[in-house]
Amino acid sequence: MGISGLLPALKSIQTTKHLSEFSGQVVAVDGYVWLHKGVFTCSTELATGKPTNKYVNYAMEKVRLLRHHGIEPYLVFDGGPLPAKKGTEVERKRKREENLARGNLLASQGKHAQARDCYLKCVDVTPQMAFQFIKALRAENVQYVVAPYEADAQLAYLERMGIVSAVLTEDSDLLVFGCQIVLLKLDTVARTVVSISRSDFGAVTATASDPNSISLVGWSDNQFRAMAILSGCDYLPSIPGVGLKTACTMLRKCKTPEVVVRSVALEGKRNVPKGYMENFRLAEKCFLYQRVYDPSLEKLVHLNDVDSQQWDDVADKYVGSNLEPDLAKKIALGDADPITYEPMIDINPSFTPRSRVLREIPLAAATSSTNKSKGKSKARETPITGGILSFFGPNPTIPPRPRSPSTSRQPIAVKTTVAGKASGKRTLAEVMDQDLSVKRKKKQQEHSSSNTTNLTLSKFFGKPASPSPSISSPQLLRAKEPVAGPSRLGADKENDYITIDFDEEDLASHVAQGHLHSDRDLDADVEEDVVQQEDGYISPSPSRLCDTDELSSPLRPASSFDHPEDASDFDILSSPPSRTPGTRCLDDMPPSLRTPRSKTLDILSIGKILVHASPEPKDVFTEKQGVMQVDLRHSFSGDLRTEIGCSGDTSSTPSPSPSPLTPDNGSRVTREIAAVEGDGDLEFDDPEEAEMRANVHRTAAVAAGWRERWALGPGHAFPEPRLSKEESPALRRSETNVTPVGRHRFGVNVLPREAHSANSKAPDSAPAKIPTGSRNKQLRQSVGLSSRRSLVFFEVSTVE
DNA sequence: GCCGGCGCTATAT
DNA sequence: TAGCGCCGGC
Repeated sequence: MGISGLLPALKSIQTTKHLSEFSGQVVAVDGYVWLHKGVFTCSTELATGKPTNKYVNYAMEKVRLLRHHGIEPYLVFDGGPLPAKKGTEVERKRKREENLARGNLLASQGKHAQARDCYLKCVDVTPQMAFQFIKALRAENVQYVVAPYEADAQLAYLERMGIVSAVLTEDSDLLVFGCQIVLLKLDTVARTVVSISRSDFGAVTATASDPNSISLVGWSDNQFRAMAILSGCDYLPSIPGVGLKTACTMLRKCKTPEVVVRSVALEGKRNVPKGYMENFRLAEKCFLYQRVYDPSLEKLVHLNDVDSQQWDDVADKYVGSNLEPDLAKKIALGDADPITYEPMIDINPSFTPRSRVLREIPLAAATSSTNKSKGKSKARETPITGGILSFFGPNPTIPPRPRSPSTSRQPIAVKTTVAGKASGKRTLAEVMDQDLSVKRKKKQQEHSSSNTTNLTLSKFFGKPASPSPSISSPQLLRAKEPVAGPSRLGADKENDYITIDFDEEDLASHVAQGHLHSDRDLDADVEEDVVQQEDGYISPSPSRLCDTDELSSPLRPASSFDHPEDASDFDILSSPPSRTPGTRCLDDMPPSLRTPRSKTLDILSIGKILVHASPEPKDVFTEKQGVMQVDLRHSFSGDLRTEIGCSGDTSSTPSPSPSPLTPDNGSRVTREIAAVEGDGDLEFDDPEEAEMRANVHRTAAVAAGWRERWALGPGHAFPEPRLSKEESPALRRSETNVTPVGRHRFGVNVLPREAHSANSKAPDSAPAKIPTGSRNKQLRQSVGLSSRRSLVFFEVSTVE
């Protein structure tokens, strides 16, 4: 959903950039964005239970497009749901089911066109579908990771760690998460993206001509985040009547969200939901401290460091429960369902994508390689003669990533025979890519000699990782210097996910230009004291890629938010320390400064509201029932009483949960706000603190049921009993699928029939939980390890 | 002027 | 699913 109105408000700093401008960089991509679009190519098949992988083809074409332009994609997939978003999920599910029923009805009436429209609205992307995509990514050695919870946080983490240089998504939330370079609206025809650079925030000003415009001049990242939350975000609906503009205006006037909320309440025009400020802080924690998977440490970490002194169970569960490293890794690799935690079910085992490094032509098929028949049965036997379009494989200019010794997955078997260089014949793509490679190597040598890299640097190992971070990741090993060449043949139509569109003019220009000189290169040697980096946005600062590293993580020591008295005017933030044109790259910094995860980073005021700090719990498997999670939407849904000026009733209405913000205890309000704003921490022995603590616990208690329902899924390894399918109150995304006979569960213990029917090898009565051996076999098949070897031909288009 | 609900649109081929 | 424009309400 993102922040409503944010992207239009940032129109002035959105710049369209050609993909080649990001050549040589690793860019994180929200995989579900492509999958969601991809399902439009096959919504009817999906809705009617017909096996298809067209959505994988679609997504893989995007992958290849990026690689074609020298961009190494790093796919990130959504994982399990956070409690805060479940309200949205339930509503979406209801609508999907409605559309499915309607579509089925229309289809039965022969109204197929109308049925298709309904099917378009009912398809959902499941983790099992994402797994099909992952299979293709594995086959082409593309990096990926399944986030433990939300892809957004994971994407932000990858950028913050310097693993990627930018994030390609469609969601404005990434900016709230602190991303420096957010790329939107990938145009596959024009080969462009719309780029928003955080360094340009200072240039965002309100203009009379644009009613949607806002001013971010002088704002800190804390304030930007506060504005976004106040205006309504995925984790917290806004105070009714408050949108982006109002939030921006009021925050500028009131300085802190606490004062904004108090001001809104005192105005009496809008009803402030009960407990809004506490929930605001929880939402803030989602943006700051959500749990993500660290591919190097191979365990879950917080997006930003958490001060354990100001942390508690409520906050801990709200940002996503911890998972034991083994499970976290399985989820990250795609081997475990991120929602049920059960082994991933391969809904289409017959889909066995292979590396497109070269094209195999089985002897039997080779003789018919000129057969242009497009019949499906033919397609299974006939090589795909995609012409030059099918010659684009993984970009050989991206060198292989070193394999992490701790990565347990075995590298995919790569076809041993190599066409292209070895054969002495080169395709046009190879000519281009090799040319790029030479230039890039030359460039890298220049950089290494000047002690800089043109790309990212592994903060974990402190050595240049560009263009492929030398980090451990779920990614499979890249083949040794993959060579662009013909893709494999003999695949059936379902497995046909090859071809990438390109035009020769484009290729020629790339060969001629190389597109190797990033702004980062140019600015790499400019000094800046990153320690003094303040995140008030200055105006105007042209977007520069080199900004990304040291500016990642918008966190700063508690300042104006916690101590507004120190920021009596916003101007105090309007001139942050020099962010001079040209900033230093990470590898110029002392290692200790490369990761801006200072322990002094602000935890804002959260710790002052949530009382006694509690140590970070061990992991989710050791916790007992009663751990609390909160769904703010439900907290609000039934009670929109105003904390101040409740419908004009300023009398001391008896309340079972006395709010700290009521008109009849103004002095307390003052004291509390003073405390929140930084006058000092709340005294825990104070009766008011006890009240607040009680409120926190009440809120958590309300949400406890959500933990039951969402955080502790049927596959959860908690000690408490699981809900059976029949007991489970609602279907979950991963538990459902649409079939000709309606929507039903994938189930934890029942393999869906359609999966079996799709894979004729498995009987309908097969047990749901695929036995390990069987599953492994399927996995082996899925990665082509058992593929047939036969006489191999190569189709090579020469340009020389 | 701003918010927010509503309906429409494109997403791909 | 997300964005956009319209329009009524405040």
